[in-house]
Amino acid sequence: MKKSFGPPETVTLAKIARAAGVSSSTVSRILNGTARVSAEKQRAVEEAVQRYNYRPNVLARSLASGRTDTIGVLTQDIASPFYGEWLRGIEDELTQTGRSPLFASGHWNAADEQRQLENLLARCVDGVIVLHGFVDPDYLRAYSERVPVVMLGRPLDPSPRLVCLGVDNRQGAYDVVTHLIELGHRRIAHISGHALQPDSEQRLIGYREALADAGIPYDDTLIERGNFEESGGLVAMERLLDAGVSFSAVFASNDQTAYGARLALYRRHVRVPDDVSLVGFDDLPGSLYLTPPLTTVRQPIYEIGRMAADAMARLLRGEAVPTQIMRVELIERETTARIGTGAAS
Amino acid sequence: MKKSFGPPETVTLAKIARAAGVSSSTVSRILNGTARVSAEKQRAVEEAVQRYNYRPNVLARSLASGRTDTIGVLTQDIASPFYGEWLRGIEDELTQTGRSPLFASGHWNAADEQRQLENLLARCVDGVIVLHGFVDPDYLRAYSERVPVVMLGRPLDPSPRLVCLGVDNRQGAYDVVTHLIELGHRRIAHISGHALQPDSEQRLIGYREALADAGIPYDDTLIERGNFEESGGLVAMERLLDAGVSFSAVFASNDQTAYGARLALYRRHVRVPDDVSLVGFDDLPGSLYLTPPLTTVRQPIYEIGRMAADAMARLLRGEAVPTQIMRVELIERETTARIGTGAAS
DNA sequence: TTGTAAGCGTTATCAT
DNA sequence: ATGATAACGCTTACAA
Repeated sequence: MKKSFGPPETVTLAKIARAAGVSSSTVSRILNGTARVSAEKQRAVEEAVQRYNYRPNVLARSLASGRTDTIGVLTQDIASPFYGEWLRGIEDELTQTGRSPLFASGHWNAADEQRQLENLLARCVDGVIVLHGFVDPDYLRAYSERVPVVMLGRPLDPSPRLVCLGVDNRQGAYDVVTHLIELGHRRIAHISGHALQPDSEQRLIGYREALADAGIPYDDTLIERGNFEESGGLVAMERLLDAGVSFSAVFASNDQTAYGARLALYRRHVRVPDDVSLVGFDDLPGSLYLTPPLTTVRQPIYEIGRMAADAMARLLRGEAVPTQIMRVELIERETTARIGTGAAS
Repeated sequence: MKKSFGPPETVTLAKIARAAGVSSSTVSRILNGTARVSAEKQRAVEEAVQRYNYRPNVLARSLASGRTDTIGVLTQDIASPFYGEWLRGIEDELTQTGRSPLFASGHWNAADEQRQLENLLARCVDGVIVLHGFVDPDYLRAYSERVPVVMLGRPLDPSPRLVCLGVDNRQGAYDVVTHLIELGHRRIAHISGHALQPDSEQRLIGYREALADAGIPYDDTLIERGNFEESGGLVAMERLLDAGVSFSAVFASNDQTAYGARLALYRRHVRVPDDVSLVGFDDLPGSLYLTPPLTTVRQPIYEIGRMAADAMARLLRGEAVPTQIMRVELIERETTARIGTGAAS
């Protein structure tokens, strides 16, 4: 009776084989369903597995098989409400198909992202899902030569091993601004996101197109740059207010920006939507709980996450996966109203 | 296993050794700094590594060495603003010490959590950090026999391989309620979290103690149960309002609950803080952007995440790590005021 | 200092 | 159907 202390001795496949009186190949076959095995040995092995509480060593398995059933997921910020939804979708779909995500954060920094991508490769992931980011497209193209890549939220020339999924940012922004115009607004401010960020650029384009189609001249004093975070929205809105330009509505480039803008408005006693209407983009879970609930563009973030994982699964099966740009839907809540009493400033 | 054509042939340690004209052990030594090597061979190897852009296969390395430098992190919800902060802290500290996190979600479900923990073990993580959850303490104790465990936000009997970190929930809640009482409030409602959730229970205890110390009788019609999420706060607050009980302040068991409560109040045209004061717990990043900014208890979530990773590092070094319960600080913002004009209902 | 060789725990090939 | 046995890519005694 050896009841040893210390780290319990590891139960290996070989030990199970010995206990069940079969070869290790047989055990392996049973565990993986790789081939038919006599019912008798099957039972013997299963019993041994139970008895020793055997768990295959994933490392060894992967080293031998060349597959890890692990998908690298390069996010930008593990704690962001937006990326969180993507991650959740990816994780749910991945685990449902027996795969696991391996998350890494790039912090919107091309160098970090590249380092993380190398790291994922060193860990032998079967594929990589990339969420936004600034890493060099050429690098990504070369990278996709080694493992398939699914890119979320960044349009790149697709290839058989590099597929892009996203939403129609231009259309969403166009719908927002058109809606605002229909409510009677003509002086519509816009707080954009990072420069060079494709989502931000496309939303600005949609904004301009809607204005143009309504015959409203573009006025760049109505544009402020944010950073896709609350802080940027706050500051941008303050600048807008300080500048003394008049406007009756604000289109924030994403919901987080709108949250910040909303605080700035509150601080200046500008009522929403009575004095100014406010619209965001994304429809984060928290937007339902803004005071008042935020009118925004619903982007099916979670679902896109699932689609990404599914696209990866198909890529891995060797199927062709087309680029997809999804339409997006305006959700009217309570931060928008027909142009009314007093305009800001 | 024959290497087929297609994806670039893998660069192995052996290839580098050959290219540099040394043995593979020498390459290994150089890469790991395991032993002194002649400067000449050092250079030759480094050059070959560069030239072939060699990356060690982490799987093989781990299989051989028995270490993975990977720490399993069992979270409950990858997309939660609260867990997000913990994860960010853990990730930052872990990567700074050359380790990587491996995230898995338990969804507040003991069975899921246990499955995930087994999975992490099969992946040979060097240790595990557990965030809340309901998995059986006895199971965890046995688990910690195999790899060290750091537990966040759940008080368990510590052991040399199982350390707990947390905050003083009771004290935080006590401070909240005492502050409210100092502002003149005597009818203070409370929206709790999940039953059996230790944080929630401790906060309720703190609430009761503060009341008792001020000679205010406990009234259970002022207590509603939430679920630590916005939805629960909304519903609980509606019930409170519908019940017609009078109160001038609400202590929500966490910030998300407060967000929900705040929306219910808005819907009923109850002004915050003019008509009722509202306090949360956690100080999530978003609480600064509530309208108005939320008075709450600051819990250094991110820092605790870092501490957890640090505690794990020390555990791995064989050091003893004490249980730590941190004090917590009330942050007065703008949802609380001296009891004023009209009380709700 | 450097090299040889024996693992690490699987899967996969090839006989039988 | 089953069992040897050779990979998988690296670390680490043990020798030299």
